[in-house]
Amino acid sequence: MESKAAAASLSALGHEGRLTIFRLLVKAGPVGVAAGEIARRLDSLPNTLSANLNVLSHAGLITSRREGRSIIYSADFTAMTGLLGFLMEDCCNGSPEICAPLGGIVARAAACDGACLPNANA
Amino acid sequence: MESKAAAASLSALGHEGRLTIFRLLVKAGPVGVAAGEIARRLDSLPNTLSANLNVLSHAGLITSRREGRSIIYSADFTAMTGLLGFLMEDCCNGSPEICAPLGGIVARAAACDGACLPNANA
DNA sequence: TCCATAATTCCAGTATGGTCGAAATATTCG
DNA sequence: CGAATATTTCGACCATACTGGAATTATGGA
Repeated sequence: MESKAAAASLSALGHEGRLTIFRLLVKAGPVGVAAGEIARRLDSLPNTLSANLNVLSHAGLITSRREGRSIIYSADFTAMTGLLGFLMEDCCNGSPEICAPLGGIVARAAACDGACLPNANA
Repeated sequence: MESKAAAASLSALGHEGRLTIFRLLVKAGPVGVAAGEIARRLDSLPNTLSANLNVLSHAGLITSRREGRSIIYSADFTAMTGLLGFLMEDCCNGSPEICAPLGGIVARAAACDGACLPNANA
């Protein structure tokens, strides 16, 4: 990922409303959530939500598909991992020992694979 | 980390100039880089750079210390790992199998601990 | 004290982004 | 086709952010 695309993604996420939307979609997984459902859950106006979804979409962070009358949005996990990789990239050569905590974070996530309860934070 | 702080950090990084500054500081590690040196390397105006450093600082992503006539800036790795953790947090419960690529990213970083050459991308 | 260097702050002008009401488009169903 | 639902687009207003020139503060040395 190049710097320009990464900045665009980060800028899109640098808005509390959009960040909340994105996290909701990440939680939902590949199944995705309909726009109206998002609006209901986050209590946001349809047009404002639409604008924010559009920003996230243009940043490549989410994708959409039509399903009947609804449009389903889902997080683009490839883009997400690409962004996270971009951020970690430089940490290694600069100060490898600093990356250690990141390993812990991912280990926690990996350990969750079937083993943890929702809202677990151990 | 709460949503508001995370959004502030992401917003600060959602600017190509600031993202470049931050990556430069991450590469530099705890030693840090003087403001003037950053300006020279990135060929940016002193006042513009100062404003950007201020944004990053207020977002908690970098710290500064005076050293003689210079002010040395360094990346705050605790904040960085906190931010990355925040982004990964939801991925687990939602779709654990999706976190796998993240493990690969960190494994690469971990493997770098003394073992890889600069600019390695394997 | 006076000067040079390092960095920041102040202050415009300009541009971009966010929000909301209202209207328009797309789809389903009777 | 006509009505209802789901979502987007349009248009305007307001707020915030970015840039760059000039002045200001802080440190170190003669």
